[in-house]
Amino acid sequence: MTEDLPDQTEQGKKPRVRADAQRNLDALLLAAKAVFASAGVDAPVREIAERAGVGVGTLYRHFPQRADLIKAVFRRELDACADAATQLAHTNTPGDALAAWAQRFVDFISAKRGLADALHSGDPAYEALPAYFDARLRPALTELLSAAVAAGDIRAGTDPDELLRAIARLSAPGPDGDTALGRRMVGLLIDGLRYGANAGADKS
Amino acid sequence: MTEDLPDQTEQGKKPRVRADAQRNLDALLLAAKAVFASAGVDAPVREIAERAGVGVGTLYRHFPQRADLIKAVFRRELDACADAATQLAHTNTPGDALAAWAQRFVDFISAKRGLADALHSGDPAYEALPAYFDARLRPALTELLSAAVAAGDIRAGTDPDELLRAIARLSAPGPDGDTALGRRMVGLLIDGLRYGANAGADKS
DNA sequence: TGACAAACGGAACACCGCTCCGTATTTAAT
DNA sequence: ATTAAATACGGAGCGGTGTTCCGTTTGTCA
Repeated sequence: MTEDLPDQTEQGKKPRVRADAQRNLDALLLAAKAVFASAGVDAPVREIAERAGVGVGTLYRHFPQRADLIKAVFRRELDACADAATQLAHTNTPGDALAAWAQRFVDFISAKRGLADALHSGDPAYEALPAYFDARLRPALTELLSAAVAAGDIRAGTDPDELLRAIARLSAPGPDGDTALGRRMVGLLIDGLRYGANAGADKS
Repeated sequence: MTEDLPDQTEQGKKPRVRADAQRNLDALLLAAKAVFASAGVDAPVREIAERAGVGVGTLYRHFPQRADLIKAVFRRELDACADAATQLAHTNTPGDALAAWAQRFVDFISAKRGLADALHSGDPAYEALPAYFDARLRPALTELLSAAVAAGDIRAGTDPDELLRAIARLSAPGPDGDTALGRRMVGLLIDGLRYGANAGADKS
């Protein structure tokens, strides 16, 4: 159900792709990344096309749905964030690794203004997006989580998916782009996991 | 800075208000409430006007800004939620009262699909809305919070405003209208406050 | 080199929030 | 009851979206 977006960022197996098409596709991804970061995911399509030096028709040729463009832009950064989890696991105690990655995730979301809102905002075009996010990030968080539980750093019985969503929501920066609030609240959430870690782990 | 919307729902002190104007205002509030509940706060203005049996001009006469209509619709429910805080404080221990009210707040937000997103979504038209929410809800939460701190149920040093925002974000129901997730995550957040309650209450 | 398929670009369409102003309705004075 | 003024109404219209369509241009391959 995650649909097909095989590898739009690199040239696929078929050499049939015309050179200008590939060039424009890259330009679009680059422009979209910049525009999204500055104006949010709701930025006008025309602005992205203009910045990429192409017409809107070209944009829609490559990304039939607006959400397709957003998907493509965030895939790579998503991967980077997921990879950070395994790295943090190597350089921290389980509990701290979890806390550190949560903070890292705040940064990731904060840089994508408006994305979190779009994700949970009813628009069916965006519905596939959180699923992909989860699919990519769940393994990373699951590992951190189970390791921390095994070490007795946090309580057991927390669904990684749910925790992921919760962190994502708390991470959204305020209108002034403030990330400190998100950091504090996510920290608080993680502390919630630490509350009664070893004591009542078996019960509830 | 909360502007003037003295009592748009009832007929004001001045009998100068024309009968048809009052009638249309009521119809608009009624229609808006229904449309917001079913289609979210981003529902088209024309749809609300049509359902109320008036023209869009009439709608904008009564509510110059789209946000004004939203404000008017949610004011009363806001008050009810704020009042619940003081009531819960009478029938629970401080810590439990806080937790219970947080859950009650989840219900409140869940019933207003899309509102939380709009609140934190950059649109300057909605910027006044969270301020009003805070102004109404902060006293309630502050009381619950300080009482719980005084009783040693939770840690000290948490800003009511920030906690309020965090709860609001976690409360947003999923695309399927599921509120259980929000409940769990808010509960987790409150447990975060309980983590190390008495131990380091004096420091930081 | 030439011809064809593929991609391009932007005008055009449908829909949005919001404004403006001629028309209809209510109110108040006579 | 009549009439005049004030007030509210309604919807056409404006500027801005996302998206589609198609004549034109460009790359590719024989």
